[in-house]
Amino acid sequence: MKELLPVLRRCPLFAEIDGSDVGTILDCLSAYQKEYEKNRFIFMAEEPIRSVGILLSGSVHTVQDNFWGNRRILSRIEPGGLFGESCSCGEVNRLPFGVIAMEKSAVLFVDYKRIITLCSSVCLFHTRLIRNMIRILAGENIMLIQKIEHITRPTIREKLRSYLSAQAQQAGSRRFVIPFNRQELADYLGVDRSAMSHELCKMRDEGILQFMKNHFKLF
Amino acid sequence: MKELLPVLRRCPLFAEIDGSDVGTILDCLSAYQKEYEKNRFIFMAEEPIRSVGILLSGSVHTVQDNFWGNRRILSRIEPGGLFGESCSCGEVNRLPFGVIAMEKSAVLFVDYKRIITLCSSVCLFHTRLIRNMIRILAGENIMLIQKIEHITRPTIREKLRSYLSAQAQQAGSRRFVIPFNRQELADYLGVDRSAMSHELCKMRDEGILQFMKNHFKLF
DNA sequence: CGGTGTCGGTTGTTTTTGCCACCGAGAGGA
DNA sequence: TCCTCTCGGTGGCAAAAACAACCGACACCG
Repeated sequence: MKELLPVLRRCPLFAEIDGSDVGTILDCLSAYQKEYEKNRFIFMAEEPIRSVGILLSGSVHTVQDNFWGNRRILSRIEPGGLFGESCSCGEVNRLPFGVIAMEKSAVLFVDYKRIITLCSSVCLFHTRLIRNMIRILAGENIMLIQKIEHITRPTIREKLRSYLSAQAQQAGSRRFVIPFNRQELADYLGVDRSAMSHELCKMRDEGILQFMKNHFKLF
Repeated sequence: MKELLPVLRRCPLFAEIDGSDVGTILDCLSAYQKEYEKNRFIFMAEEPIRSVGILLSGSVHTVQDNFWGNRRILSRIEPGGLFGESCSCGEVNRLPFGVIAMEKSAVLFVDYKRIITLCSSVCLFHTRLIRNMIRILAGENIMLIQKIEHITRPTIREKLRSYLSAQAQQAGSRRFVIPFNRQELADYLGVDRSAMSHELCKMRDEGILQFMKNHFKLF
């Protein structure tokens, strides 16, 4: 359990909670850990959901696949991030997306009901947990709104500009690394990969930006 | 204040709170009421936000306008619905969208800090309020994900199918009324109105659906 | 070394969409 | 009644995107 602490301290669910108390809380939430290989589904779409996942290591995508093999990427989650919480906390019991490991990943599952329910014991941390959960959900909301802002732009070029600007702003620099390869970025923005690649190169030729693999620089 | 009760009892923020206690809570949240004429902005985009709005009557849209006059509609809010809560509860202090009254509307503003902070007095309702807020935020999340599901469909036809199916499911019937006119629906789905109108009529001619104004029937 | 797989860029064709302009129906007001 | 405004459908045209196919670079592996 000790090796969990560094990442859990970065997890917004445990913000402002002393590291020494985390163990107690995890017991209280009946937490358990599990490993997933690359390309394994952690949650399948439409699955009835019963717990919240906290990513400990690796990376996962929330995705919507159709049976033609097309994939749409809803969001990417890095270590410390949560998934499944919007369904757990809402009254929705069927996940409207799947969660898939993009590389070998470790996940900590916690019982969501125990997060949002003040337990009868003296576990006072719930108050903090609940407030943290509100921040997480609100932050998720903002992220989704920002994503909608990207994908509703009329042209691929503007979608790219919107997305890349946001990335630059987030990195606090004109130079940054995006967490997607081309196919994934296309799936995230909901466009065709080759058309996007084409547009990206045109923008480079016009001197708007430079890139090498997922390293970008805006001008 | 009495005339507020019927709508506030339907407001998810006050779910499972006794009607007779609502008055006390509103005092505690330093609530105040305000009226807006049609097409008036309640919140402007980029405005620093300080309170949560509860729609008492009328209807409002959350929108993103650009300076060419194009509008994208993020969501529509009906009486009992909240707006601005994702920003208030997150650490984001600038609204990434505007909120505009679509008709003469009445709004109750409450101080969000007082919702998520347990006050030192004996006001025990905060626990309930906070849990309700979690549900609201999670529900909002699901709604946004569903919206993304609609707008990332490859063609206008599929966007329409996705949206209309969801409406039918929500109404629990093949016959339903949508809350948008054509221009608004196009702005909501992020497509061109005339192209959408065209597609809609083609679908009608193919016998997939029928409509009259905003009354739809699917087959 | 050859085989295989992934990734990203390129090209060409076809479909879809956005854009613009117009028109008719219906509502509302003077 | 006439005027005006809004709303929704239609048609043409040009731009954009999807689709599909191909290619080279590179890494990995036996």
